[in-house]
Amino acid sequence: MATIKDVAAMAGVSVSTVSYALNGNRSISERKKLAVKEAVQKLGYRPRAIARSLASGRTHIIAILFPPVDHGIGLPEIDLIMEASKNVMSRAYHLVIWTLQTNNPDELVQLISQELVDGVIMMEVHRKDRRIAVLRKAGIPFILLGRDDAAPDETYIDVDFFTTMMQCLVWLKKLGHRRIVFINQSRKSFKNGYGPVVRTHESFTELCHSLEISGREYFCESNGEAVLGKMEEIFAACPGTTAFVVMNDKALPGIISGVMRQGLSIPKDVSIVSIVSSAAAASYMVPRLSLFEMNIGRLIEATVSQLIAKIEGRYIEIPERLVPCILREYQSTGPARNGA
Amino acid sequence: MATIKDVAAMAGVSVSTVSYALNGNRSISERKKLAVKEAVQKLGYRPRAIARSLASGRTHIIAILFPPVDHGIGLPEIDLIMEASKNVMSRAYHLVIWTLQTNNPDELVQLISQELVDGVIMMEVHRKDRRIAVLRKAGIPFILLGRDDAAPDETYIDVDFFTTMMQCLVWLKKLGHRRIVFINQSRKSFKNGYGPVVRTHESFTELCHSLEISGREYFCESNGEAVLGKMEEIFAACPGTTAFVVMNDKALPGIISGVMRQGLSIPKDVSIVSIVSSAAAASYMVPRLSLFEMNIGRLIEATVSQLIAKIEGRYIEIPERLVPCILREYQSTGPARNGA
DNA sequence: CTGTTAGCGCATTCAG
DNA sequence: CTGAATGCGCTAACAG
Repeated sequence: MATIKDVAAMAGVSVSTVSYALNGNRSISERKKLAVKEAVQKLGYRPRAIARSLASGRTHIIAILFPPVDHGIGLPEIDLIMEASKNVMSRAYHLVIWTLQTNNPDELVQLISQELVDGVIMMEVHRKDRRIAVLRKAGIPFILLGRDDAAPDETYIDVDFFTTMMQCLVWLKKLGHRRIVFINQSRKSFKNGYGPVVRTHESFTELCHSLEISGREYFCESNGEAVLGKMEEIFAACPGTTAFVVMNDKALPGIISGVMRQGLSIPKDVSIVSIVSSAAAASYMVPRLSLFEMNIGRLIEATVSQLIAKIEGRYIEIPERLVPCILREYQSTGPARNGA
Repeated sequence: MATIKDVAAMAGVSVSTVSYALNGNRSISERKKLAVKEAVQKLGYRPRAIARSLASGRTHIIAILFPPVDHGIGLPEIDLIMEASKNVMSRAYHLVIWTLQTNNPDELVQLISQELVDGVIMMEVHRKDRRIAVLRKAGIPFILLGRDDAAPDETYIDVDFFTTMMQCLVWLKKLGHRRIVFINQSRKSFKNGYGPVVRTHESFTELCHSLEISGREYFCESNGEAVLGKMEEIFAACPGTTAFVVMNDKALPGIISGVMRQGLSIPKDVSIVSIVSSAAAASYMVPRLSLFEMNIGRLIEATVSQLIAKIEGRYIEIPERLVPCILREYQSTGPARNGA
């Protein structure tokens, strides 16, 4: 309830002195600084965020664009959001969630023009994402968490799918695996040009070729029964498969069941590795899954630091655009059984 | 970029006329109303959220308090947050996420006193939650999504754990189950007084007694291997068990594996039902699990409508404090094998 | 180093 | 039914 005027009065200084003492854009004598601090203490004064915003033209609010997603929301996504909130709060910003349909940019225009937020983090980037044009035209700072090939010059941060896939395949090859099946997400996501699906598809294809691995890829829904059905088909079509690479957390139980049902054991007969995954998703499976875990901390740190630099008009060295996943080796992987 | 002044100028009226024409607190002649609308169109005018807030004393922002949680964040939580965001946006509000430690109310005080938000939704309510006192003292409208026995008079919305457990046990009994094991969340959560864990514990105990069911409860970590280990212990200690009730999504894979490993099949020998769960979590298990799904839509609708009523000083009939879950019957449940 | 003051863009009271 | 004027609380330019 106390305002800056009250503080100024109690400290026996002017309001601008109080303002500068708190925000520190010009030097204040120690005596007055102290007086201000005391008054602030006594009155329990906190600057009103709104008034400050109106005067300064900065709201200190960042929006995270999160559309309802085809493939269903997963554990990594929520971790990303929580991490983003924690990160921006540590920098005295706030995070608002905007749940909007990707294909209806009008609503986004409305929201932006309210000028409630200083910047935007865009998640779930699709190919030719229409939201990008909106953001750009509005002239608001934004960062893509993901990429859009149609806007290669935009600032973005993304998982390094290629490196992750490469590390994964090289590692599996070293373990003796030559026949590898990659379980991607749904064909629908692929057709929609959903970044992770497209990029892992391309990486897998290319790397199998250059590494001389006999690889097959399957697109897969996240429905347990459906996955299980497909597993029989896969084993029939790809005899001698010794390893599964999975970028589809929700297909994991079905895959494990499918393997078991063939009378095969993990990892003795078949290795399974979950990629671009979350520690949580993998740790409660049986057996505990080896995985390439998304490096959420670095992803978010890079995103937020860069966005805020843009907002504040500072230049910073672009940290890292592409963040690889981290290998966590647990019980679901091992050497290939007799190199076929 | 256009302001209300520009609109007023173009429409040939005063700013107050524009303001009233848009917010409609007093009657304006049709002619002027039209002129204003046209000018708004032409200029693409949108009221600046911040300026409006400063003048009106309302920010139209709601915070959702979401601490890092012991039991690990799950699918239902993220659904809750997304649904909350969608819901408030449909009412022209914004949702900010505040990730704060439960046990450090100071930071909450800081945030509240910035007066950035009109109201607060509190998730993950614990027994004697210290945040409640902070909110109350600040005099800010808030709703608990969950309950605290120490503050029974507070406005809250919660899952109806008792009814859910009752419906579940009655249903299982009708299917012939008499020996039922309840897998709750971790003992640590129980000791911390985490609402869902405490309430289901009490409900289960009481209902087993009154329904004459032989019930045993186990607290369980969300680590696949740990769960699996415990399953052997459970089968040894509770021979003849025909049904598992589980309020621990992340223990499900371990439970399913444990059952299989006993050479038992689901649901022929053993039924499994996941309670207070999310459709997603259950649908990708194999077999697809029957569940009592959290009614997230109703939970959030009740929470938000009530909170906004408080904020706007309107009185509304309190909708429903307790929302039961919805039974979805799939492949993991069936009649008990020869009623022991 | 410090005080005075003009806005920031809008809602709302007061006069008509 | 309408316009002019005030103020929300703070920042930042301006003037010393």
